[in-house]
Amino acid sequence: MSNRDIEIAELAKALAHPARLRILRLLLATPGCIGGDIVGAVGLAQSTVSEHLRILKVAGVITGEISGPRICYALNPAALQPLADFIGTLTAPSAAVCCVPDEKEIS
Amino acid sequence: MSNRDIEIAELAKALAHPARLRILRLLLATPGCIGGDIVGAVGLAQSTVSEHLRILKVAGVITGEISGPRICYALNPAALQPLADFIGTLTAPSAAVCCVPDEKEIS
DNA sequence: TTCGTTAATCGTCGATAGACGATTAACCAA
DNA sequence: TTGGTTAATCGTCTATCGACGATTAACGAA
Repeated sequence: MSNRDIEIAELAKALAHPARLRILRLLLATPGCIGGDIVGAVGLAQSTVSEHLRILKVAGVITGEISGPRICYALNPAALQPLADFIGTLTAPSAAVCCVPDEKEIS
Repeated sequence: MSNRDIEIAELAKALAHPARLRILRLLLATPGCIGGDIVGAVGLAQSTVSEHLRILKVAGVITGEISGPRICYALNPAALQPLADFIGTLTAPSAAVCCVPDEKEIS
């Protein structure tokens, strides 16, 4: 039972919903902080959006900081590294990564 | 309601279980094809493993080809590209992606 | 043909996810 | 203080997930 696989699976689960992907795109497109505008943008109830934000926060993909009456959400893409590494391992099984020429060809 | 986000979410969902990650690692480590050995390796019931394989197949992450009494499973990592791209976009927010200039995309 | 092997499918069950409205808590401004 | 705004939490409901044993289907070998 790999502990690492559980962590990676949790990260993948955090990304496994269109509304959460949408939220991440919004955060990416917003230079500063954004609060309740998220609710309007995703078109779901406030409580539902709050739950999605909680899931993303628990996974570490975003951070939330209290800023007056609002909350400042920000991306924390570094948390996705284990998942990105896993996908990279699958995608480039025996070849070198981007921009690095092959050493040997597979017969 | 981005159609693309649904596709990416489906891919993430396919990776959102430790048993499925384990299966993918097994396929990666196996040069040729592998059949029922998967069942023994993941330690779950045969029907459960079959269901996980089905999910991976529906997502396009693996392929299954009948080979005599067994089935030859193989990785199809290219299917994960949309998910990998999404993560890459988040990880390198303002910088260009590896060797490729930005493309404006409409959601 | 019959037998043994392999994998998919079926039926069932408990656990989890996702959505909603309603409520609560925290904060700033009158 | 009171009132307005914002976000988290609660309670409830339905839908989906994940696991299992049992059964079925397909195939090769005897």
